[in-house]
Amino acid sequence: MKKAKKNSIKGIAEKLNISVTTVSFVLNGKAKEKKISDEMIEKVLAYVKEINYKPNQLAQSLRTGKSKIIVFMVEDISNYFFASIARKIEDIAYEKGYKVLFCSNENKDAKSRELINLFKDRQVDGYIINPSPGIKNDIEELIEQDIPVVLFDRYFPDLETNYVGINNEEASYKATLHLIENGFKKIGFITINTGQTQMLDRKKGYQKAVNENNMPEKVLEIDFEAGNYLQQKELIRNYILNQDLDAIYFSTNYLTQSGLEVFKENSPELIDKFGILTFDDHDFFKIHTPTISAIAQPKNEMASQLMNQMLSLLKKESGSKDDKKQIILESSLHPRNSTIRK
Amino acid sequence: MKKAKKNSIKGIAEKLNISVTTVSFVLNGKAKEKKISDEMIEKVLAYVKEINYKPNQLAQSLRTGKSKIIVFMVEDISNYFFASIARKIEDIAYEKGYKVLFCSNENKDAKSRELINLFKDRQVDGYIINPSPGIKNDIEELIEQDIPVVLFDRYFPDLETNYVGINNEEASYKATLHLIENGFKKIGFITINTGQTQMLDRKKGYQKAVNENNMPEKVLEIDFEAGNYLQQKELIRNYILNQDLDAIYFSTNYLTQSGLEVFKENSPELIDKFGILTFDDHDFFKIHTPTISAIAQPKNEMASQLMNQMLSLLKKESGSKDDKKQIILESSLHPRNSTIRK
DNA sequence: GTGAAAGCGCTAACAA
DNA sequence: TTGTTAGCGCTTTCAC
Repeated sequence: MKKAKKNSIKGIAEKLNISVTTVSFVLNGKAKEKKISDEMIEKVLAYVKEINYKPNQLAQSLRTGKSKIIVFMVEDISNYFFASIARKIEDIAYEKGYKVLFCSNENKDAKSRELINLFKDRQVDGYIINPSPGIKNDIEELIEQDIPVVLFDRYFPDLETNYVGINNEEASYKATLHLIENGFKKIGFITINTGQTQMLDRKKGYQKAVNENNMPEKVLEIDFEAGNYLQQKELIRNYILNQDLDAIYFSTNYLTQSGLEVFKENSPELIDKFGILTFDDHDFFKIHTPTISAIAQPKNEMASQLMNQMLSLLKKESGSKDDKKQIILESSLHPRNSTIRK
Repeated sequence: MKKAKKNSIKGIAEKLNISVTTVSFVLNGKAKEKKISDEMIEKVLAYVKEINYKPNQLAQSLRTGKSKIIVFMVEDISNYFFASIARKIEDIAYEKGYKVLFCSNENKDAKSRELINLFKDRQVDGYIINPSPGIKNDIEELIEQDIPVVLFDRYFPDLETNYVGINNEEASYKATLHLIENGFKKIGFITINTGQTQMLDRKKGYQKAVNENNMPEKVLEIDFEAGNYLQQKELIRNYILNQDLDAIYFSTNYLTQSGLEVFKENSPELIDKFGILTFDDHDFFKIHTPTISAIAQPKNEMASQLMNQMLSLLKKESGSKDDKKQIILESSLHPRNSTIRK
């Protein structure tokens, strides 16, 4: 005679001389609904506790089609901005009984697609994605298949999705005005050459501010390719040294880092001649000399909102049509020494 | 008559008028071994490709007991050191067909245990763990159950496990000598009050070096509790200002960050009076003023070795006894301006 | 109120 | 060389 494994519903049923159905109902809180006697419930629960039974998620998932796993895909998980959000997402997810698969798409469409395909047809309940520019179709497909998707940081202008981000254009506009108010007149904007909406919006905000103030637009667009880091720095160096600028505004944290390295390598005093401003804050900007003014995104708030949306999508009956929500959060400008009037 | 879903082995078998076994064998590369005709193989493969069939991992896992998921548990995934390693682990894992669940234990035993229990009895093939001090028993249990475990960064002295790390004591000893060689005589060591082996080893290295050179041991041990960040800084401030020191050596990156903030807040020139050295490197140390000398751990190498070990454990027949390997990597000292002789 | 049994999609021992 | 079938552990319909 075959012996059922102890740590399974079958084992429990056998031991207690009841059916697996009863056990399952009790375990899934459907006991009342199914009018199972209190006595029975008590018995099952006690034994379950005694043997410290944990249902096999795998079997559960196979049966229900739900894996309790969500994917968190970002450009680069080792980037402080993303890592911080990841940390918070993790907390909320685990608390709600979900696990999180992290992955980095390196801002490459091929990598994004590969990852999505890897997870699709598989046991993933939802996606939180920081999308690379060319995967609109893939996102669309996911949505059509009723798979919960929430984008963040960047979006697709003509695709209605759930989304969490900040108003990059406005934040950038205000930040540029901050420079202008402090007397800077020849403001350079260093960004990457990309279709990423958040970057384009930041550029727009910058352009709007300088144009309104009759100042020249001075934009450096760097081809973003992981790997040619040195070449990137060389471009920044040339730009800083040879353009006639009195302030430099970096559109994202890793450019700022490269830029600060350039200053450091050239001469310590050089940086004091410029106003410096950056998108994305970092604790190190507070201890840099000079301290660097920065636009901070509300990372914790972003993470909460992302999980809020994800959890509510997860709860929804698949197929139930509903509005896609776009959540736009407030960023904040932290003025520090680097933008003090010279 | 029931219609099998197209995207399943059954569907394929039905469509091609063959049995699921044949399909399964072909799909799992056992065709040759099972002497399935080339013609048959061809036919199956072609159809599989045509409908872009992907096997259901869940069912596969339930059947085989292997989930192709590994857990990467660290103190805090948003810490740059861990995030960098995570990024590399991710790359290797996905390449080998594994997915990675990241989680942070906050260096708390309870959290570690909770997470391990969450994954245990569940669909996780292996664990890469940066253990909190009190979970030796839990790790032991995993190993007894033949579950692949690799520890890193810190270990349990009297527990033989697979492990990847650096020789913290030696690295710390050499780093302290570097300070001494540059003329510093009153070297303070700031660390956290913890049982973490890597921290204890770093302290030992420091102590050995100062003792050998007849210098005083000046150690500040801070209670590590997430949350009382300000209090932490206050302790550091008092220590720096009131002890008679000419150099300060921080045992880990977040203490360094707090320390640098203290200097920054008190007065810009103050820092130039001290030699400053830190464990764990960061790009920002290269652009800090002064540039900060640091001991760098080989993050990429650590990640590769971790995955090497994990993959080889995963491959092994469960139950096959084998030696646990401890891999000790070389760290490197990056002398910068902060330790130049004053 | 409780139980029997089908079936999620897959693997692999055994049969033919 | 290929097919039949049990069963991984669970949920849930239907029957009693």
